[in-house]
Amino acid sequence: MAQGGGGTRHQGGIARADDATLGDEALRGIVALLRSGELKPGAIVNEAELAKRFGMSRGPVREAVRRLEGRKLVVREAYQRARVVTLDRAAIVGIFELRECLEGMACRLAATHMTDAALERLARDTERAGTRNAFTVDYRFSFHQAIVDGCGNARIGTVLAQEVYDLVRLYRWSSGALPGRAGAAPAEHRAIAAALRKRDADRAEALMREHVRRSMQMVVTA
Amino acid sequence: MAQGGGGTRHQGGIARADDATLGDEALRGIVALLRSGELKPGAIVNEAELAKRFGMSRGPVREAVRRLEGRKLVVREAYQRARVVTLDRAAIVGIFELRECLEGMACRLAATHMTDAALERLARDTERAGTRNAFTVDYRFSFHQAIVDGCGNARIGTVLAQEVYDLVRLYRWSSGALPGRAGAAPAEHRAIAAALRKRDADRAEALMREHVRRSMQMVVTA
DNA sequence: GCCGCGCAAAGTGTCAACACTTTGCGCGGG
DNA sequence: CCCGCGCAAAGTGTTGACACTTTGCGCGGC
Repeated sequence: MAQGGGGTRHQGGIARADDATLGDEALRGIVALLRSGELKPGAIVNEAELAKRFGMSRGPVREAVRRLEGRKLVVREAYQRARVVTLDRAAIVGIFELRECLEGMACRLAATHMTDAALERLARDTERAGTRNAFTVDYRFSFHQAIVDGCGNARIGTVLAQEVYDLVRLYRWSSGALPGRAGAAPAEHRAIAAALRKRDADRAEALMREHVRRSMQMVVTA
Repeated sequence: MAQGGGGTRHQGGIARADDATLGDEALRGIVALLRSGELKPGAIVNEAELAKRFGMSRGPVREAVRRLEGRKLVVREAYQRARVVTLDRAAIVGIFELRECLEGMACRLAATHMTDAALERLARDTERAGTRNAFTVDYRFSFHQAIVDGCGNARIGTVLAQEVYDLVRLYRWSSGALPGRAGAAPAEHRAIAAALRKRDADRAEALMREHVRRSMQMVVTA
């Protein structure tokens, strides 16, 4: 009806690759900046600057920043500028406590909901990762991700992604890089996969919780 | 510097009571509409209409709706209008599974973090609620709330509030209204309070999880 | 030489207007 | 009488401009 003022959808210069809205694009752009490390924790998020950079108006950028606030990747300073969140020790512990109970629950549910084929494949991949030097970030991601995806509760996955994984990525806690961790984790993964294959929900949950708790200690004591 | 276009902060008519931003006010207003039942699940959320109603421009309303999307109280239909979320049986189960593990964890943490005085008071209030006809919505809210608040992990409380309680309120699941539930729940509460007072984290968590699981069954089988 | 005041600059909050997309209804053909 | 086409209406996406608030720096007084 009446709105776009600018109405510059295809006029502004760069054409959008996909059909998503500019707000979505801004969101992806900012997240990319966070992951690339260009926007570090504590850095100020400037609407106008980002708008200029992305070749759009402040509106969509503002919307994206607000959404990131909802995901707690950005905090607002009183009445003023937005900053990339900074986490103290207590906040880190809190995040891992959240992760512990969520991934534990996902594991419990996965013991019931995942198919035999999926569990078989999980066990195989886990085995391979332990014997080789394949304990990469990608692999670990896929192990936890496979369980969360297979647990049958998408909401748990969403919460984990937004409240935990994004923040973990922001701080680059690759606990696997810590000495001794890369050696212990594969064994724990194998034990979890084994419990899942036996459909032992209680044991799978307990093992996963312990696994997460251990990786927290690696991060916190570092 | 340059912004308000409208610049109608105090000109538009109604003066804002507090110092919060209009976007915050719009958010509160929409949540109030949800709680009052005027905006039912499945209802269309119209930016312009709400803007007119709240006496503000579409901008802040839009922002509020986007934030509610982040809280999953509102879903966006493809490219189009926003709707109040509707939940099927699977979604309801998912929400209670989330609640189970989060409140369970909160309970575990509370067993360590809450002060003796706070636990004493919790036990006293719980006792009173069981013996009288005081098993009201307010009371139950305060029981669970006291534990979550006292667990020392604010993030768990935030997630619960946004991912669970808001949705529960939206659907008015007062499981206490179901026959037999008002009788069983107080006893379960007392057992949880007792375990907390003994600082028995494992038992407190297990009892709380069972408690939540039972109230889910009341809702789902109804 | 140091502290406080005041002004300029930067940044966010808000608005009205315009562009684009989808929906819904009426009209004509079959 | 039913179906499909096209146009009007409604709604969201986006923009540039203006209001208000905070920050930071320079200047003058002490």
